[in-house]
Amino acid sequence: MRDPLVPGDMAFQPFLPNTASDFTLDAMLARQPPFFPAIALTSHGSLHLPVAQRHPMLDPVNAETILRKASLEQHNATQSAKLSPPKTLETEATEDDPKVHLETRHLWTQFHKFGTEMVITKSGRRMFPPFKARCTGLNQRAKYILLMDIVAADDFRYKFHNSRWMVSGKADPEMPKRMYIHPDSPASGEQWMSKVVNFHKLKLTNNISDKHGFTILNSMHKYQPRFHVVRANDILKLPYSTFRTYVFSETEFIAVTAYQNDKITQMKIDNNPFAKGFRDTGNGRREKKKQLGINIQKFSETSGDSLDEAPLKSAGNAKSIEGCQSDNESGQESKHWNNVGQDSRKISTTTEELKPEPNVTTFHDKADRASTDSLRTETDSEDPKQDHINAITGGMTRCFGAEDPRATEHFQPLTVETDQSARITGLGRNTFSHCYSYPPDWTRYILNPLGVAHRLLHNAQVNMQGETVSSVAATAMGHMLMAVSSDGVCTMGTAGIPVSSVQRTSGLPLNFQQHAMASQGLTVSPFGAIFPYPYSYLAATAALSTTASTPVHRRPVRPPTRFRPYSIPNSVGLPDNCSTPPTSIHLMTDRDVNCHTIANSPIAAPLDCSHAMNHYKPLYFTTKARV
DNA sequence: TCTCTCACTTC
DNA sequence: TGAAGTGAGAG
Repeated sequence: MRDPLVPGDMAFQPFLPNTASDFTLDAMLARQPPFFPAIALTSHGSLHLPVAQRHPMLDPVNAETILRKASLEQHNATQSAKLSPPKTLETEATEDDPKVHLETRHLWTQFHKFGTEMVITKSGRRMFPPFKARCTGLNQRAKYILLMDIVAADDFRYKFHNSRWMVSGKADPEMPKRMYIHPDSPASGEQWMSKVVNFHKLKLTNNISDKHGFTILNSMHKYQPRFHVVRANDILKLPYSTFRTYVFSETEFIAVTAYQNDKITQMKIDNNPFAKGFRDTGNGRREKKKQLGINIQKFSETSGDSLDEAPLKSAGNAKSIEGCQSDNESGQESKHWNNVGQDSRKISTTTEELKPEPNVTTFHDKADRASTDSLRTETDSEDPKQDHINAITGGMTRCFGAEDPRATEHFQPLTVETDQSARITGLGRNTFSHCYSYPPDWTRYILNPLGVAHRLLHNAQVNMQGETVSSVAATAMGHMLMAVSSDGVCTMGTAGIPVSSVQRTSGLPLNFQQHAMASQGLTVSPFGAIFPYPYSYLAATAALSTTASTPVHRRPVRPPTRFRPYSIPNSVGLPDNCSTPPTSIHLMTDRDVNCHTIANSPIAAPLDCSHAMNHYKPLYFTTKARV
């Protein structure tokens, strides 16, 4: 090994301090010796310095003084930094005050009254009503990423029976979770606030092998969309950023592969422009078919002649005739309309079309407004009890009296309320509370250049309401892995799995994460390994094996991986004071009231939920990742 | 209950 | 003009 102080040896990239900054400790320590190539050792072991290079710093006495001073200054600077809040995301996050308004609320409200059904197909379907939101209160200059995900609303499978949705059993294992990042992300607060944020490109599918980045759902299961606002200028920073999450209870829906409720079908047709062809306006196929059916029926009743001639005897609608002939469906139509004649609603519709048709959409819009106003009056009550009632009963579904004929059509998961365990563990929306706790610690991740998330501190112990739980399996949400599909859809994997045993004792929802690279059909385990989908379940199983106790009903091989976003700590009671979860959920009004509290410390910050009691509607919570 | 094709729509 | 988004309906 070289002697660092060999005179004249210039082979070590000489560093000769000259400017003041060169004499700081950092500058010196950054240079491994020898950094004074001109220094020579005297016979006494002291330094011999050429006169030309003498500098106050090079004087042994002065140097010691200077170094001591520099060290002291650096120490003071460090202490000062500890005392003052670091300029991190946590500090910056308090600078804005985002509020979100659901622009399409009136539509959602209208659908929700009958139990919103959302068609899912193998090739992916858009959501209707669309999820459109308007943001306010953002920092104009700061960059934000807006996201949306859809989580299971409860642990049940549903069936449509006797014109209403009923619980039919335990939920199927949850599909791989994906987070949809709005394609405009990241954008400045000014940009987001200048427009309505539309998530119309988000598609739903039941194809577990989907490679497009669509959101994968289980048919006949209830889901709740969630909207997230994240202040971050880079998607890679998402794991370390604060998530503000907004939940609008009226956007809850049941995924179906085929519509169950005729009213929902009709409302979709009436409101979705792409379904215009099925409207009773006289131009679409539905009109033609109905015309055809009626004419056929009339014709056969009156003449009993061949059905092929029926269209020719119709009301003279050339289009109708054309449609009939080209479709060559006379026989089918006759059969169809004779059958549906048993359906009073369809009879009514068919009868109406013979009259001058009012604008259906306008008619419903008026109805929307009326019902919406009615609901707003009832649900926006200033009475906290009203809020609580709404929360317990699933929002507006119980706003009508039992005598109200509409009540029979409402979206009522009948057995949920009586499920004691559900009430205890806070399953589903029926136990919505004004204050909600999430695990106080975020599992931390490093995103390596390959986009694989590695969790940091995965053995960290966190204290949750007096109980210590390992964060290995305790994660609020998985927002950790981003992937961009071939069509530009950004997704991140998030799969929540309740850790039942821990949850029961701590009263907090715990989740297990699964990270899906949608574009590649891969799922990344919480520990960074990449698996094909089947492995994602295996990984989840393994991770849960010591904690999960939820029985498997339908597919024993894959245990339920239900994420319970709405669990509350203490049964159905509403605490007067919420003791301070780092991550908290608040129920808000639809009046864009921001009720959240952001704490610097995810563990200890107090949270006063009392103000939120009067504001029920969208559910809103904040989660924070500390770096 | 699900999948596929069809005719129709919007953009 | 064609891609993409609709519900109907058959299987």
